[in-house]
Amino acid sequence: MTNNRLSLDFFARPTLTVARELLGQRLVRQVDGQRLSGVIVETEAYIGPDDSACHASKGHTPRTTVMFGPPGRAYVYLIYGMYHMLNLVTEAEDFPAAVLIRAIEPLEGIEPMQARRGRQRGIHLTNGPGKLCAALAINRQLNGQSLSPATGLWLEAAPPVAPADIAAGPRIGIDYATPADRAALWRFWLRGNRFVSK
DNA sequence: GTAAGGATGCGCT
DNA sequence: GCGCATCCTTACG
Repeated sequence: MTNNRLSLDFFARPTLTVARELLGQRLVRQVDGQRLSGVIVETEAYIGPDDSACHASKGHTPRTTVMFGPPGRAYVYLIYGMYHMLNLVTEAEDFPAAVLIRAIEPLEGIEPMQARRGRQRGIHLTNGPGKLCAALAINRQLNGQSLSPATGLWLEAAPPVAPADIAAGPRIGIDYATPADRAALWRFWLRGNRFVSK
């Protein structure tokens, strides 16, 4: 079923709104004839040229081109030489912003996810941005691709999450950013969900 | 269960 | 060359 797929217009809105509303939505990956999916339980917003934590604050470079492009595309890059990060581009074209998907709760295809994650099981399968990319076979081939069944990566709508179930806090791993940007409460998660990263 | 440290490659200065 | 929007292994309770 893909008729409840999130439209690309969903992403053409303020990044903080998108980051909050992505919580509870279903991330779907079709790869190797398998359907893998999970509920998004943790996100972070990276917003524009004035956000010193945002890669695009260093300017329009080959690496950050995707964030300057139209919304509803995947921005995937490698960090620490080993781990992929999945971001979804937001806001209008030419305004560089994205939401990092930090954790999901697996729903479908748990066996294939475990196969890609070595012997890891339970919450360790997808409770971190690098982990979920490994479990869902997300790599730089998806960088710049639209979210669509045609690319094998898309989102499906789920019932909205109650605002009281959403928690906010500072973003992770951005010590190089300015104090104000480090203090911004731009990380969101589902309160009490076991799959939220530590 | 927690804590510490090493791994690793790409984009950019 | 340097610095990352991290994770895993190894130790020790």
